[in-house]
Amino acid sequence: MSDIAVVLPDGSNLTVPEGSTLEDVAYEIGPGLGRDTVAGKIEGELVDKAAAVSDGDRIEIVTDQSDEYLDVLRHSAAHVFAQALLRTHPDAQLTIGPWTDEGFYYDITGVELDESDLSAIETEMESIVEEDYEIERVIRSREEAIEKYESEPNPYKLDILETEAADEEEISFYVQAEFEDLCKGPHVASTGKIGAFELTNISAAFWRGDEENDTLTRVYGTAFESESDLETFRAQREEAKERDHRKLGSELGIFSINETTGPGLPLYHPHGKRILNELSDFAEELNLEAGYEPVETPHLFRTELWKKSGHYDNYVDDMFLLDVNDEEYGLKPMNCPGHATIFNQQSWSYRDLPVRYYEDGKVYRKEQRGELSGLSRVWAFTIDDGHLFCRPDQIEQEINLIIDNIMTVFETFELDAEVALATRPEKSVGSDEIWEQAESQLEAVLESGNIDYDLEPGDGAFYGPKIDFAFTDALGRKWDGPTVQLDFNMPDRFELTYTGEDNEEHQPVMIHRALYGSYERFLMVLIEHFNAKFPLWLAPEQIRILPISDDELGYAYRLKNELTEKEFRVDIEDRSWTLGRKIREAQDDRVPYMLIVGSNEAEAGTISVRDRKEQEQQDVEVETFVQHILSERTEKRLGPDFLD
RNA sequence: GCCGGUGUAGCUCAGCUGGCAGAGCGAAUCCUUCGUAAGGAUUAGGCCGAGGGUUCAAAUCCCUCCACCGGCUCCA
Repeated sequence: MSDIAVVLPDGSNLTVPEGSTLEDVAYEIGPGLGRDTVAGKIEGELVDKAAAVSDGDRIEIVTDQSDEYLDVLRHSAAHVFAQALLRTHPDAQLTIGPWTDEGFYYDITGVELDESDLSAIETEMESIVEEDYEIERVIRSREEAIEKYESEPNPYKLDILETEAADEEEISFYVQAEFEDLCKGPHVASTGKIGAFELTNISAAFWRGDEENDTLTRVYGTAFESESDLETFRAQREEAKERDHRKLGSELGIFSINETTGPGLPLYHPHGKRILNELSDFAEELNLEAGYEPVETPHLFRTELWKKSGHYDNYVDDMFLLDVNDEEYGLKPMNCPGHATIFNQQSWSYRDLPVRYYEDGKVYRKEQRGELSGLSRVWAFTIDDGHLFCRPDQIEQEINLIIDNIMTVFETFELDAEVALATRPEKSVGSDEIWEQAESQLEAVLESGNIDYDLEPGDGAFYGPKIDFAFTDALGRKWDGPTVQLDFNMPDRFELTYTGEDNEEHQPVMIHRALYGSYERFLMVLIEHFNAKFPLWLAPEQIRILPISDDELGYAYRLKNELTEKEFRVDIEDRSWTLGRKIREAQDDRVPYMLIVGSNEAEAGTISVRDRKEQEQQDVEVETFVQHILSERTEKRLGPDFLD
């Protein structure tokens, strides 16, 4: 038998006999590792330790010390769930049950389940874990497998055999006690390895994610090696719930969504509008510096425009249409056609380009009802929308400028960025040449900026490639963020031109970009990221003055005037509460700075400063404090840091 | 849009197999003028999401809508 070579994670080659499995490879490396092997990875894909390796494969061994071990464990937990389910609900049919980032799920059918059923299933799972059944990989022939699922019958498993496993003659099953499941693995050695688990949720899913297919019941759960890991998970979930922007948004007077005024149509309260204004000013500052010209377009256009732009053909289902004197109008779902129309009102020289327009443009998209949720999915939202028109040779420089600004935004809020380059999809417009040029320019920008990015082949828009940015917030959650999109379609449809050096007409490239994405979604991310403890410059109420008694009200008002003159947002707590109560309320309202003034301060002309981080200092000169917060605000520091 | 769940006071929630709509917080008024995370008393607040039905009687049972929540699919 001849030998083959596999590539280990450190880059070295290991020679093993042909036909070796991952487990064999592990024993080859060392007997300890061999014994500890749970699963492995071949070319990055998590597989059973019994998987055969081929010449040149990059492989990894997974033990209970590996990051991937948790995925394996959760996959097994899904099986334990399925086993318990079949014990308590013998009529249930299994479909698929993979692991996820958060845990696992199993899609099932044939039973009616609601949340009250879960605890009984959990109890059964407990005993399966306690019994510590060995989990065995069993190979059956294709015929055997088909026969099994034809007799049950289980059309979903048959479907899997005919699609994913179509080329396999040896079908792997995993067996624990009386339970067996068609599954490619991998799994832990026995059910007892699952230290802690919980069924978290029950919902619905479509078979293979297609709404044309059957609706299945999906049970979500999670599993960990230890009870303490599960406790940590629960604590994080609680924390996320506490930070929910819908809860904080109404508690703190930021926004509300009212049943009478309509779904997906947020109403911004004064505190919300203050935050939006600050965000808008910040974007404007960056945009003006980058050479953008503010423009403004109405919320409503004749559908003639939407026919010209292509939205009427491709997007009409998501548009709000109105009949006005027998003429059809549509609320704008995007700002680009308006901006393209402005560009087209005059003739341009190659010297004029790039032309950059931007607008905080409110758009309306009639999304599916079931999608609406807080500020993350709404019908009416505002994009800090910029469109620029440039020559093909300017793409790289322009994209660089945009990315700089987007990165400034991420840095200002201390959000981490994840970047993806989405390339040409199957259905697209524009020549091969221009696509190749555009994609390579985007790539060059990312490479030269030393930006880590994922490639998402075929994920671009039909009119051009794009760079997508995602925010990772303080709790490690990922949110869709701004995008930069090249567009070869709109210039064509609007017959945009400029006169080149050669005195010929040329077509400019259009770039769509936003720094925040939409204000709605960005505000949501900020509320949850900061737990509504906004940096001073963003905080809707920056300072609250707490007089000890009514005797200090006069001094409090003089202080307030002084700070208001410097354009700080200041309130006085003048209710007849105890100081403790006033502090508690200010703390709950997440006000960055509290100024406590009693008779001592009023006489000395000083203040006691307390911040929401529970730091405190007495006898502070007002001027010292003002100088500090001026710089804290200007520099957009996260703070409050006067007392640090 | 699809599946499941939930709608009771401004907020958080009790209210069982039908029989007089409740609590805490908040609000208002009064007392208290207070030194670092909730001072006290009193009062007001509800077409029980909307419409229809069953019943002597419906917050409670049934039907249809609407909204919200958790997912699926889609997206900023």
